[in-house]
Amino acid sequence: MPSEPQRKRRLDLERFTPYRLSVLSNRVSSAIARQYSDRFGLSIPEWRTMAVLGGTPNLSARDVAERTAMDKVQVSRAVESLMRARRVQRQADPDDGRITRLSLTAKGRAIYDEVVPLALHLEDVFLSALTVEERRQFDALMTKLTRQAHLLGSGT
Amino acid sequence: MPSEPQRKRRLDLERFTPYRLSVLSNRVSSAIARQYSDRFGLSIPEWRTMAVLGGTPNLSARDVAERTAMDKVQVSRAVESLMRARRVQRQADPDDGRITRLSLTAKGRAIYDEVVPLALHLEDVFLSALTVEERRQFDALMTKLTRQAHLLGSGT
DNA sequence: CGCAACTAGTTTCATTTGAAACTATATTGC
DNA sequence: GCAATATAGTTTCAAATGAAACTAGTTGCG
Repeated sequence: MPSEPQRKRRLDLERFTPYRLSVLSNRVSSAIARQYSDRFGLSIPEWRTMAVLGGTPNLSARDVAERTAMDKVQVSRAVESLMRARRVQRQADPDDGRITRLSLTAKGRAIYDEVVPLALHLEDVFLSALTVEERRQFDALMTKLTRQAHLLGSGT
Repeated sequence: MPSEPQRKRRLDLERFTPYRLSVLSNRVSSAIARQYSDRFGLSIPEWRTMAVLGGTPNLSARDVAERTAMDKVQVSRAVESLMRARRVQRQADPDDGRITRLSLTAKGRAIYDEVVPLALHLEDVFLSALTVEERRQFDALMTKLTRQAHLLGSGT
């Protein structure tokens, strides 16, 4: 005999994990976005694009999309405005005419070199609420939950 | 004498906490939003509005905004479309002509009673990646980080 | 009282976003 | 080698979003 179905549970938005995650993520992202935007005129998609190109130059737009969890339209638009600002440059791929290789310009690199310490500092401030052991825990839990979130996305 | 400044740290987007939070939150929210939307035609702001009114009727729009972390424009629009669908009703406040009191209609309540178990089920599936002890940890860490995120928002 | 400052909620307008269509190039299978 | 299919990236168009202006009602205080 199966056990009784769960007796009616109440829903309290403030304790509902997806809601809490959304509030936390929005707060953090918008606090950080404000700094990028104020100081460098960068949107989040622009910053993400620069962040991956700073670490790995000569990626295609599709590579950037994959590594930033953005879609190709977002990347296309971020690249367009970064090119206008001469922060990113494009070069045709010799082997595949559909692809263009993206990289930071000197100007883009200079900004990247300023933004990286700022980003890491903000992350430090954020994580300073936790002890070293708690950070380790949080990292592990995020990894598990991110993997699990894939399942939610598909069938179940 | 102060210690040496941190030696140049690399930035790896995939290990950058704000980015990871954003990816996780987006995945979870959009997986869940798809279900609400497919089955009940509810957007996230609409669902949040119904969620708080289901637990506490006769709130003002401002109360709803506070409890859902949405702004008053979002609430106004969610209420407008919920009213059109006859899922929420409005009643003038007897003491303050600026306020209207919101509550679910019978139709809205019926949907609420269907959505709540679905929402709690999805949360369960999501959290099933963690042990009971890990969930307790995660809850505590989220609480600390959410408080900390306030600090990022203001001065620092 | 009566006017200045405030609050609730809506509307407007410009910007952002996303889905789908589109262009151009590359690859596959016959 | 060439038609059919697939991929990279851009454009288009409609919907979602947010900031600021606006309307209507309330409160505080001379």
